[in-house]
Order: sequence, then structure tokens, then C-alpha cells
Amino acid sequence: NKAKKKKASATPKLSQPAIFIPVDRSPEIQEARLKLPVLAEEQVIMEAVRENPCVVICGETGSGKTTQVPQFLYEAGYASGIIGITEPRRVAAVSMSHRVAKEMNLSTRVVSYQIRYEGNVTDETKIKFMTDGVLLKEIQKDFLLQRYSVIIIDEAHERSVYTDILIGLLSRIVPLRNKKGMPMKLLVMSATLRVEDFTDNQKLFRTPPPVIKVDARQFPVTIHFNKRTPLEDYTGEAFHKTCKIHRMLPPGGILVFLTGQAEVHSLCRRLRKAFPFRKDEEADTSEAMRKFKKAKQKKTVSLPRIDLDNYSALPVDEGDEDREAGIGDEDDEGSDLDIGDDPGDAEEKADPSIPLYVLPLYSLLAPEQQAKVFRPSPPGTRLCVVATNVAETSLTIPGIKYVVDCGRVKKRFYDRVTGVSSFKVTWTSQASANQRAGRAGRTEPGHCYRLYSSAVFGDFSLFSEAEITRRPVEDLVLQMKDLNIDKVVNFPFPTPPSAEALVAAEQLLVSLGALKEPPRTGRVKEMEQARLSCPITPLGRAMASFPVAPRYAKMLALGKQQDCLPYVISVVAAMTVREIFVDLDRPAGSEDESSKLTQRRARLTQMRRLWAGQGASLLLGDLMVMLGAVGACEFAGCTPKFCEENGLRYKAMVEIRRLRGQLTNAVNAVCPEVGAFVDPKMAPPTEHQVVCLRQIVLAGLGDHLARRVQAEDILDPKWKNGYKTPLMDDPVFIHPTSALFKTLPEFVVYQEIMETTKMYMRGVSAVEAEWVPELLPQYCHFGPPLESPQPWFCSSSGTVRCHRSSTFFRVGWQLPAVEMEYPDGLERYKLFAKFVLEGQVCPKLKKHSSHLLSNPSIMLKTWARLQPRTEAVLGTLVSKRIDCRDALLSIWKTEDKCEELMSFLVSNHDVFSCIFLLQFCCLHTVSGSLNPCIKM
DNA sequence: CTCTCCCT
Repeated sequence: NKAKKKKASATPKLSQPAIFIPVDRSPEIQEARLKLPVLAEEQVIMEAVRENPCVVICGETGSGKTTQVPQFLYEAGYASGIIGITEPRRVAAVSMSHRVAKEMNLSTRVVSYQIRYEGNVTDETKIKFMTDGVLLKEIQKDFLLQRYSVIIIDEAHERSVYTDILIGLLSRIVPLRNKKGMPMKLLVMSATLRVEDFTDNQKLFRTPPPVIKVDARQFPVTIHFNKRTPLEDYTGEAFHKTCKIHRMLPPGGILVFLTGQAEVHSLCRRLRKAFPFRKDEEADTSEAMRKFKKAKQKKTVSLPRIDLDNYSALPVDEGDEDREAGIGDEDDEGSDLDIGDDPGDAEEKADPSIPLYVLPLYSLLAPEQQAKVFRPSPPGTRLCVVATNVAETSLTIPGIKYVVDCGRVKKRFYDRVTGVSSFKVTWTSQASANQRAGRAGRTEPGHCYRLYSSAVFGDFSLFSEAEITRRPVEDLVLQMKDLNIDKVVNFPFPTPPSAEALVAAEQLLVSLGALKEPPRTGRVKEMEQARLSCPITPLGRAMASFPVAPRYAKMLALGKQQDCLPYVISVVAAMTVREIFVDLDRPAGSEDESSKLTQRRARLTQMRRLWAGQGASLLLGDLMVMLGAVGACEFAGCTPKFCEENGLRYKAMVEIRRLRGQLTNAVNAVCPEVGAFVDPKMAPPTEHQVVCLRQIVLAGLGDHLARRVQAEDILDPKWKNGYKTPLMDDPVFIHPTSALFKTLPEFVVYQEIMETTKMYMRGVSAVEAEWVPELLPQYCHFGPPLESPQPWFCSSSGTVRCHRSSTFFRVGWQLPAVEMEYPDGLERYKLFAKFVLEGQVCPKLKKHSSHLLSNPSIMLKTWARLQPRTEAVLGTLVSKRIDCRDALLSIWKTEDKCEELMSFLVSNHDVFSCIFLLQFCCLHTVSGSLNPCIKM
């Protein structure tokens, strides 16, 4: 066949014998793939791969690179090991593996996939699609990736954090493998030509890898810019533009890009009102079809028939096309066709003669709702999808001919200092806008209407920033430390995160006990270096093996206490999965919908209250609500029906279920003796367990502690019901939907702070003040030991203990005095000496204490006022570092004769001395063992 | 007393 002939005619390099692994493709597949632009570049690509360890391939969607390049490599004999391809999304990994298996006529045992919770990889697997996070985890187990012969990083232009880190790691792994005689190839595939971050980065690749450009098979998309750019009401503008397209232009789906759920729903409502197609939007399709058929019998629907594509080949001067098509905003006055510009007129009036099938699309939308956009729209209607960014990369909608682009995105912002998150709508990038436009040319030539001027477009940044520069990096730093990359600053990031972000990450990990604390003394420069190169601790290794954020990993590490593990796992899983409750706070489209929504809202509020419980369990707050929801949902079998009835997002609950399984395995792997398992009929935690859970949560969220501002301290009314946090000057609040909104506990920990109309804490849980110095000593300052209660000897630990007052770092909140070991220093030796003489350390000595020459409390006198014999006792203890029972015992054990101690005891003719002497005699002559003497 | 893009 053609493909094989083509290969046979090529002349391979003499030095490398050509190896062709035959592939038996069906004629249809063969024909289809020959149309893909990437096939024309097969020789160029394979030659570059032969001669370079790393190669960059640029080709936009439609080039076929994702499906074909792995096949080229397989056929050229590169599957001695596995050919691994990473994707940033699960769906892509799964669907690509199925497609390539089908194209190659091979079983999924050979062309397989692996994503977070599932996979079909076998011993025979030769081509493996996986999500980027999966490969990163594999590097933890085998740094050289010895089972792979090739790694392909796909969609590298998206610059997901895992992709960036993988490229950094592979830039070192590939040369290492080649040095060890186990050659490996790296291919980086990008949809845009912005690859300088990879190619012109000396830290990454010392010799820049070759870049191969591949054309994309796309239909032409004509871009129409607005003359004016509405700064406020871009949804209104989107509405008008969509109406015009629908009224005036030939058939073809419309895809509108907006920024958020609320906007999407509001535009859907307006469009449905303007072009009603059926009354009940919620009705299922079969019913809709029946209604539609009825309607169809009454009147025939006609759409305008102007062929716009006739113009698309011409060089387009802005607005020219629009003028002819009659839909532009850029035309001179009056040249618009018969559509008025007033929002209030015809557009807003219902026009059922040209029905529009309007569908919302966003990530959190239930999958069955999402699926509607892939089905053909009812006959006689035009499809109009109002979407967020999901439609830009994740989901491709068939049959789109018109794209309306508002030019904005909603992005998450993190305040680097305070950690506060917020969502802001900003201009998108040129690359993004072009990607959106491209969605109109998948099946035929299309048009993209940009609701902003070409000048504004020119001011867009060329590309969006790499994600790694826009978010906290503690999870990434922990993963890297686990790979023994201690100096994370020196890592060859394609784009490095800010130094501040790295320092913050390292500090948090030290506070959690995942990294060793850097030395506090030494030269300033060295100390600064040390702060950015703390090595990982054993706890850190365990935490790194848990696939959740470090704060949550700490909770899992503590979870085995008091039989809390199943609860900790459930809470951590629920906190990790976003939005477990459905969003019911959207305005309703009809009265019917409105009453339904009100009903569901009421039900959800009622269930949240039920799940939060009362008394002890209520104090776990929002985390108790999550735990209750997970428990109840699992008890009911995690059915879509139960979720629907109780306001839970089914997809989220399924994710939690899988995550619970994964976390349970991870905990068992680190600590097999706990024998954790997932119990579908998990009983609610006892009151005692709830207290324990709250303490575990506090230990993980220590840097997220907030304290209520007491009524008497409020000077400014803005602080009413407000909480103070260590890092912020302004108050933060408990969200009205929180279980603790009415309780307002004095101390709370929170999952995160989100700034909306106010600074709101999410995922709030109450903690007791006395736990803070106990569980978070790393965040506390301690005062001198209190005189009352007096320091005492703790016979179970064998140490001197005391109470100390404490304050929380930075803010200096007074916390309750806490019991703890007496601080290191001379005072501790004095106290220990006193307790020895009193017979508290070794009770057998007690009967002699009344015969001592001085009262044991004399040991507490200042150094200068001690008598020589007491000074000698103290001096010996200090020189031998004996300030607790264990130290005393080990000295007795190790220093055979204890000459020093003995000599002063004898010379002092003290009764006390005799006792010691007796002890020694007893030790060495009678029993020969230490234990009988000191047993309590 | 409310209102959140996307991904591991």
C-alpha cells in the first residue's frame, strides 16, 4: 500500500539500518491518515529523532501529530521499550489510546492508557498514553524511566505544571540514559510556535533541540473585529451578535465564549427567550422531539441562505465582509441591514419562527448535560453553545461554523504574601483567541466574531503565562525533594516560579515537618542558601507518597491515631475534590424552574444542617458536612439519584470514592499495620473521634488559623463578625453557607480564603485555643516557665516539665499556658538535681532524703550561693548532660566506674553520697543489672 | 448573609 511504498523509496542513513515494524491498517484508516499534514513530515521527523536526543514538533490541532507521531516511532523500531505519551487531561489520554489502537489494528493490550484511577496497561504494552501527573509519579519509582524508550510530551504549549516539571526532569534523564548506554528519545509537541522557553533555555538543553513545524489541516476562519470594544457589557454584546448571526447567516452551529457559569446561564436564558424553541427547557429530548414535531407540522422554518464562505478566500479588510453580510458593527452608520441596534427592540421580543437550540457548557455541568452538545440539534433548529474555556481545549463541539469571542477569561489569582485566592476576569491572550477562532473551522470554513477591536487584540499578550508562575508550589517542591532534588532553585524549569513562591513553599514544608529545619546560625548568605535547600525528612517521604496537597498529606500521616484514619481519608478526599455541592444559586428561567430550584435549595440547606450535626460534631464545621455527605452518599450506594435528591454533584462524589480508595492504598503502603480499608457503611465518628479529627485538621492547617475579633475590640464596624489572620490586616469572614456561620467560634482553621464581595474563609473548622501551642509549637512563641504551677518531675517520661505561656506568631495572640518539657538550660539541671535528691527520679532513694545535710530545694539557689557539695552535684550533672532520667540511666550504664561521680560523692561524706555509692554497689555487685534499682 | 476558569 501507499504508506509502505513511500517508506521503501526513502533512503535511510547508512549508519543506521532501517527497521520497519509492519502495521496492518485497514484501507479506510490508511486513506484517512494520508490526508493528515503530519504524514508529509514523517521522514523529516524521524530523521531528526534519529540524530537528536530531543526534538520539538510544532503543529496546531488538526495536524494529526498526537495520533501519528507515536505510530511513526513504533514503525521505525523505537518500541524496544515503551513509547510513552503524556497528555494534560484524562479524557485525552483515554480517547487517544483507543483511537491509535484502532488505527494500528492492535489490541488495547499493546496500545494502552494509564490515568489517575485506572488503566489497561499490560506486559505487552508498547504505546502508552497517560496523564502527565502519572509519569511524574513513575519517575519517583524509577528515576531513569528504564521501561521507556521514548517519551512524548504532548500539548506542551499549555504549560501545565506537570508538563513543565517533566520537561525539566527529562532534560537530565535523557543524557543520563544515553551515557549509560540505554538510549532514550524525548519529543516535545506544541500547538504553537512559542517554544523558546524550551529551545533557547541553556539551563534546559545545552544544544537547542531542532524544531519541526507541521501544517494543520484546518478550514479557513475569517476573523471579524468589532470597531468598538464594550468594556462593561460584553455579555450584552455577545447577545446582540449571536442574535444577528442567527437571523442573518446561513446554517451552522454558533459557539459563544464567555467567562463563567453565571454569565453562561444568563445568556442562555436571554437567547432562549428571544428564539423560543420549546417551553420546557428541562424536558428530556424525547419529549422535546414530540413537541417539536407538533410545532413543525404547523409551520416550516426557514433560515437565510447567504453563502459567506465565498468571501473567506479574499484578503479581508476589517469590516468589509461584515458590510456585505450585513452583520458587522464596524460599518458606517446605516449600512447595517434591517436590524436595529437598540437592545430593547426586536431582539428582545420572542421570535419562535427561527428556533435556536441553546445549550450551556462549562466544566462543572453534569456530564449528561455536557453530552447534549455532541448530539445533533433537533431538526430545523440551529445549535448555539454558550461555553466557558472548556470549549477552548478540553471539549470539541462538532458542526461549529461561527464563534463569538468576548475576548476575556476568568482566571484564578493568588496573593503571594497572604495566599488569598480570587477570580478575576482579564483579557485573554492572542494564542487563546486564535485557538477559540479555530473552533469555527473544524468541519467547514467558518467565521469568528471578536467583540473587541483589532487594536485591543494587538495589545493582548502573545501567550498566556505558564501555570507554574501563577500558583503556590509547595506540592511540586515536595515532589522534587522526594526525587532528592534539594536545591529546587537550581532546577531547570522552562519558566521558573518566583523566588518568593519557592521560599514560601519551603517554609510551609519545614513547618509541616516534611523538610529538615535549616540552621539558624551561621553566615547570612549560607543561611539563605540553606533555607532553599532543606533536605526531606522521613515524614516528608511518607507525605510525598500521598497524592494530595502537603497540608492534607500531613493529616493523612497523623490519621492512624484513635481509629480516625477512615474519617481523615474521607475528609481529605472531599477537600481535594472541588465543588461537591451543586450550584443552585442561579436565577431561574421559568416559574416552574424557580420553584424547583427553591425546593432543591431548601433540601440542600436542610441536609447540610443534618450532616453538620450538633454539639461536638458541629465544631468540625464544614469538614463535618463533607464527611456527613460522603458517609450518607456511600451508605446509599453513591447513586446518581441520591446525589440529585440531596444537592450533591454526582461526578464529585464518584471522584471522592475513587480518591478514598487510592488514599487508603497509599496509607497502607506506608504503614501496613494500620490495615485501612474503605467501608461503604462507615459509621459516623464518635464525639471523641470528632475531637481527634479537629486536632488532626489543625495540625495540617496550622498556617490557616484565624481568630475572631472580640466585640469589645471592634473599633471599625467593618470588623463585625470578622476574623483576624496572622498575614492580613483586613478581616476575613465565615461564609454564610458555612456550618459555623452562626456559631462564630473563637478560633477556626480554614481550607482557603477566597475574595469575592468580601474575604471569605472556605472549609471552616473550629479549634480549641489550648490545642494551638500543643499541636503547633512551630508557630508559637513561649514565655519563661511559670512559677505557678511549679515545675514538676514527670515520672512517666522521666523529664522535668512545666507550664509556659504562649503567643501565636506574628500576631501575638495570647494562648493558654501549656504544659511542656522544661526548656533546655541550667535551670533544668537544677530542678532535675532537686528531684533526684527528693527521690522522685528513683523512688528507692526517697527514704534517704530526710537524712540529707541540706534540703533538696537548695539546688534551686543561684550558682553563687550553692555550697561546694551541692555545686559539685550540679557541676557533674551539667558536665555529663544529665537533665532527665534517661540521661542518668545511660551514664550509669556506660560509665563503668563513674569515677568522677564516685570520687566527689565519697569526698563529701554526705548521706546522699552514700546513697549513690550504695546504688553503685548494688548495681555492680548484687544484681548486675540496672533495672531493679530504678524500676518505678 | 452569598455568587468560582481549567487541570493533576
